[in-house]
Amino acid sequence: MIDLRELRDDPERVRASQQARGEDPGVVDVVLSADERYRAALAGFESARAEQKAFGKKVAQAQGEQKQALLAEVKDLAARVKALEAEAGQAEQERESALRRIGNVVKDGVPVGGEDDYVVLEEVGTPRDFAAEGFAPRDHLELGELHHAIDTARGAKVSGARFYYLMGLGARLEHALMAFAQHVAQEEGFVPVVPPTLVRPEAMAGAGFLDAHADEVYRLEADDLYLTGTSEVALAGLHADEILDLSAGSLRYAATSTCYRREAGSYGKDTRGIFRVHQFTKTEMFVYCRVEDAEAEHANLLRVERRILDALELPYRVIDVAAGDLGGPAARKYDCEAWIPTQGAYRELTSTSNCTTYQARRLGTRERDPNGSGTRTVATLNGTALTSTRPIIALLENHQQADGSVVVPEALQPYLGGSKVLRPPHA
RNA sequence: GGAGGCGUCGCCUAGUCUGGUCUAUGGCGCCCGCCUGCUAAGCGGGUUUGGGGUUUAGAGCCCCAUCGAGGGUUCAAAUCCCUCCGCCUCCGCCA
Repeated sequence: MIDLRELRDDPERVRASQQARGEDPGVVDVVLSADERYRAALAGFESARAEQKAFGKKVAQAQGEQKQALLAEVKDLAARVKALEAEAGQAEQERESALRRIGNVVKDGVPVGGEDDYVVLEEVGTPRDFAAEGFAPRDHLELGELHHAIDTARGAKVSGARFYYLMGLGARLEHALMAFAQHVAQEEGFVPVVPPTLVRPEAMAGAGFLDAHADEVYRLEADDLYLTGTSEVALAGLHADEILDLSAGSLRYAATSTCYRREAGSYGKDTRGIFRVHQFTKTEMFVYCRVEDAEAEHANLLRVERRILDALELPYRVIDVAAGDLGGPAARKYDCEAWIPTQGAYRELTSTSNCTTYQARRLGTRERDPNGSGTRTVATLNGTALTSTRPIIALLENHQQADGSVVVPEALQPYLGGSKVLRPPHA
């Protein structure tokens, strides 16, 4: 949720942001008119209420007949107070629901437009030329089956499409990647976390996952709980309704958890293998900081993500995601996309968003205002350290050899029992 | 799953039975000031959060809400009733 005060002070900026996102700038005016009605009604309610309270004191002191007379007199005042309160409440609700429909105000410099209007900030490494090496690369599923590492057929038998078993090497790779990601995150000062993956509606809504992409989320009807698609949700909720002390610096967490996504509306997209699945594992970084530190923290998250991808020796590029593809809570987002040889394309592996005060405002996460009295909303940011499935794809495909074996990047070797090369069982 | 108890402005706590004098008591902690070789003690003041109004803005001042959350009863609710959430104790069950 954006700051109502900022919207009142500079509605044009919010309209421009909505425009850049390709969303309706008219909501801004819906908020403004509801806000005006709210304030008018509130003033009426408050003065009536003050009158009623003063009356209450007189009633308390009065006796007998005099008291009865006062009671008769104040009765319709009570009714008026009730009506005015309801009126203010309704206007407030209209204001809030319109306000919630507005995405975070995008940062200056964010590319305008939709999914394809990203700007490439940097390309790192060079994709291998398999033709020059004299063999055609196998895709990740072929390699996974060769190594008895990935079983999508049995995943479908047991759970349905987009489920899979990781076995043997596949399972070891997932564990290795998560352990590596946690080690790096801890070295970088992130507190390791094992979060809940079932959360209440307030946590899900607070993190911003029930707005545009509500149908992406698994819901447990019987218990009114949601399965989280990322530990960002639990980490954002961690400090809900708290006043944080950030005087010693930002709070940085790294949580590893299973993630669940319905992938609704992606039928026919990335159906082969484990590129787009309903369940995977992810180590997610999350930062609480002062607003003025948010951009530096964002740069830091990107740096850590790049450190990890560099260590995995994958060719990748960094893109500045366009406004229309940001998602509601983010004011800016960088994606790191790894080269997938058999797709001949860069695909998203990790992603980091600066949500400024958008999530924290809704979740009630504040700090003492260092510039004066009172409290103010903190900023939150998130970034993927690593997931399980897509990095496995990227590693298998990019580091494969003609005989189907896979070279292990040095940084990952300690997590795989020191193996330098992974060989298929019967090769 | 069953039975019972509890939730008050950082922490502890009075108030709830018997609705109005609660503008929520007191202590601790913290902040400011006074006093003082230094420190401590002592003395005085301040110390929930959100919103509205006033204001160029801030400070200040005025007002409203806030006693776990939401509803209800009432002229009036921390106090009575209902629902929900959380914590604790006991019983049952169970990795």
